[in-house]
Amino acid sequence: MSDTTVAPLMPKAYEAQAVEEELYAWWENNGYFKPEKQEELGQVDPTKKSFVISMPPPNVTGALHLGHAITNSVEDLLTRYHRMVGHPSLWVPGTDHAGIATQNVVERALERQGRTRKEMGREAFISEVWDWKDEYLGRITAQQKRMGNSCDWSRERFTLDDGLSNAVIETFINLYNEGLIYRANYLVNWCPRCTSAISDLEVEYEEVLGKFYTFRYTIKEGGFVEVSTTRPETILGDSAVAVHPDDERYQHLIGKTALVPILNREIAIIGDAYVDPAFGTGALKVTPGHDPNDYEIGKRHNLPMINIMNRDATLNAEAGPYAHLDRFDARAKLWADMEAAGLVVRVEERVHQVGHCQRCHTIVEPLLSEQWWVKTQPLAEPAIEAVRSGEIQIIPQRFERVYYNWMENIRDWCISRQLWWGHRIPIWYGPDGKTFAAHNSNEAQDQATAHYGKAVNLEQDPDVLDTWFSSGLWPFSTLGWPEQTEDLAKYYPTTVLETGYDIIFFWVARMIMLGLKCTGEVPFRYVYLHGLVRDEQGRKMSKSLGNALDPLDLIAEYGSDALRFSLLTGGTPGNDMKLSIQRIEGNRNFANKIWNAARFVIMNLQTRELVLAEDADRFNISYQLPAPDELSLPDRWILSRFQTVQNESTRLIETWQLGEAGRQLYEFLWNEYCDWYIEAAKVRLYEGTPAEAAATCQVLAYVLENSLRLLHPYMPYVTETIWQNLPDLQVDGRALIISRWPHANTLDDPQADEAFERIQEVVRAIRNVRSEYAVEPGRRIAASFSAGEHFNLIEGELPLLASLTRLDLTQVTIAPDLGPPDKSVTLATAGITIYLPLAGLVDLEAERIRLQKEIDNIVKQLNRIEGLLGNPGFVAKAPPEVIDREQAKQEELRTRHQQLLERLTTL
RNA sequence: GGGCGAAUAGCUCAGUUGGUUAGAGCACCUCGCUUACACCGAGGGGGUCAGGGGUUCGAGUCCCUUUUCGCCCACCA
Repeated sequence: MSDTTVAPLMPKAYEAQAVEEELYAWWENNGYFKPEKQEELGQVDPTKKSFVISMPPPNVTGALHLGHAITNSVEDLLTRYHRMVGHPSLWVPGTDHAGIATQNVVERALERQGRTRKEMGREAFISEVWDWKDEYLGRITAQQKRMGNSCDWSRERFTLDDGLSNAVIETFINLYNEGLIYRANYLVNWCPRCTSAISDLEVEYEEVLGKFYTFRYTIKEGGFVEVSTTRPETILGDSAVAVHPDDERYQHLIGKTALVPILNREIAIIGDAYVDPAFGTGALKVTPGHDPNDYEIGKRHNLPMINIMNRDATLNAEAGPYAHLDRFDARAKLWADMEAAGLVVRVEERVHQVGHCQRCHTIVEPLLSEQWWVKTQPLAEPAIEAVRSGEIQIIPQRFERVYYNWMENIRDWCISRQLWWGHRIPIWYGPDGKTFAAHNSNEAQDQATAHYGKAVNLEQDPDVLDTWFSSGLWPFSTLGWPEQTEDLAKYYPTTVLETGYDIIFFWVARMIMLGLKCTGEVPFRYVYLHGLVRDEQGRKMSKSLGNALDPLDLIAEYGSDALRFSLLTGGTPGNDMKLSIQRIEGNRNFANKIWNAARFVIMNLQTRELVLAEDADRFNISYQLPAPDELSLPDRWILSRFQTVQNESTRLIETWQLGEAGRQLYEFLWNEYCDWYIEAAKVRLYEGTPAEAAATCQVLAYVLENSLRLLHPYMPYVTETIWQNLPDLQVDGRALIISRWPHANTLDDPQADEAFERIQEVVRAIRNVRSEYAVEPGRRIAASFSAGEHFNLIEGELPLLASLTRLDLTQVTIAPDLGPPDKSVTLATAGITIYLPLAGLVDLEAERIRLQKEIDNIVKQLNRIEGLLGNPGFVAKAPPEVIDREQAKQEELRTRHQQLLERLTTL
């Protein structure tokens, strides 16, 4: 068979880059990603439960990173698997407008052009961001397609689409009308750079080495009290000094008056049990306007809530001489002034937690402001119950505890953002400040007119909603909710939500709360959490570290299949993974290995007539297996092994052990199909009768074709490309992607497993000796087999043995019982003794040592088993099959022991 | 201050109802351009499964404990 027969179609090495994009377009154009098409073709069963995933929407202006790559790999695997199993399968793609993140990106770009959003004005700015969105959407979509995502692009959504915006407004109004959304003036986390409130979750605390300032509060009635702070500028907003009511050191001060440094404002000294006498000086400065704990104290004691800061963290008029200074400049200046005034006690270094803005890393300031909040506790209760009852299952399960812990201690959610990019809060204010929640200004106007009895001027709230408010509706808003669409009826609740464990609170928890609230149903049945992808040193990948690998670069170099297989098999759910180039390279090699195995099979098929399976239908067409009596031992073995792998990989995928299933497929294909079966098949292919060769071809093709199905969800491109090159399958636009998952069969053949394993053992033993004795690879050698009860097996498989170990068939003897020829090496495998008369190579002394080593090893094992079987507890309590196995093992070892001992004595 | 995870071969990791002599890939050593593949093949070396205790006939796997690393949550000035 010349290589050129195949070469035009199948080059010697698999070239991912040459096939992937075209193949993706072909799948997509054929509509295979759409459940309607799957049903129309009859490939899936419309009466079966749909399999649905909502893709976590990436930020529209972001670039895809490996976090997306792992998300996409897992979701595509699940979608492809379920489609093959026959469930109508829908994977809904889309993007997120990503409020703060996107606004920041665009603001920075404008800055570089010397423009600012303030001078542009709201409308112009938003229109600019939409332009960005249009540009970047195409880019991110192209990236997702490059990864091979078999999602239904006709259902692609964007969180600011009309339909989704309507879902947001509807939800807001409903919650507002139920009293679950309210407006309140509280201390919020304020980012002075974003000039917006952010939620608790959007604050990232970092340990920093800061300063701990201790100073004196002068007491009006005489004396002073020492207090400490990490933020001296907040002294300007103090409304009290607090001590513990039982603190003997300070009890006498309660009720007296202290003077704020520099400002000389008079404040009360109060007693409050919150103060820890053991911490610091035991006296606490109370700043209700700039510290959450102090805020609570302030409420308890009716203290003035003084706000000393503007929205950009410069100080305001309350700060007196420090007005207009930035917070940190004010800190330095105030402290210097206090030092001059003799109020400073000491400054120490101290490690403490400082909150930073998740999006721009600016230090967050607790600030009093009027914001909109979601009352979360009533939403959290059913959300907890949904997981507790098992209606929603989290994988891996340990994250349920994380979920409960957060949900049970949940605090109200600040949802208003002082931004322009996002869903504007559907609230209009009347002249007297009365609020009207409405879908649009006309509706608000109607409400207002009815309320006031006349038309009035209304003003819409200028703020927008937290991005996560809209993504919290994603599983159902993308399906048309609040409209009762066909999609909603058919595909909701979705099946599985797949994402990284780092956004359980941001997203997963909120979807469950809002899903239950809005639709009365859980948004999904399963939550599958993958780990974070890290670099080779285990660091988080980030642009600033410069260690971020771009998935598109990796795909360009190694192919999409290699990347996704690495991500899928590189770890276990919920655990982080260090991704190394070497692993991707290894998996690129795996794709190439399968490719070449396929080339071999196809070359051999081309000159022969292949028989297709009789019971085949359009989605389940494959090759017919030969009749059982035409099967050789290797045939029976590989079919049996395939059966096991088919069962195992199915079981593993069904139990979410996706990586393990992939690893088993890898081992099966490489180590068993390629390394053993193909090599064994060559014997019958080249030396067998035409009928034997034909039967071998059928088995080669059958196992390959079915293995491609199993592997397809893991490596869609190479498997489909090979499949399209298999003879006689491609009619009617058939495709592997819509083929059926191999069904359970009855190919298990324990006898074949055992017999072939015996052959493998013999082959390995002979190869080992050849290698150890440095027999030239090409040299054919003589051998004698004392085969005992395995006489028939060895005689029957002699051509195979000879081929795999290069025996000279004219110099092979087999008998049930044979003595050793002169000067030969002895190998004892289970029940078979092999003598290799390696003329001129055998050193008797070396052979004795080798045999003794082998014997020692066997004795060690025998001792272990004898100890086990001699233990009454073991015999009484171990399951019978375990005992049987040990006994069989013992018997084999004894035989081998005997064989080797005999040989040693005759040597 | 709580909680979670990790600790298995030089490196990266598997090992899911406790049961053969604990596996893979990469790296390493020795051979080999054998008509699918050098992105390959054959052979080989390498592990007291972090330490200690316990349960069990039997523990990498279950329980307790210690150590080291990582992460999450939490209002300590």
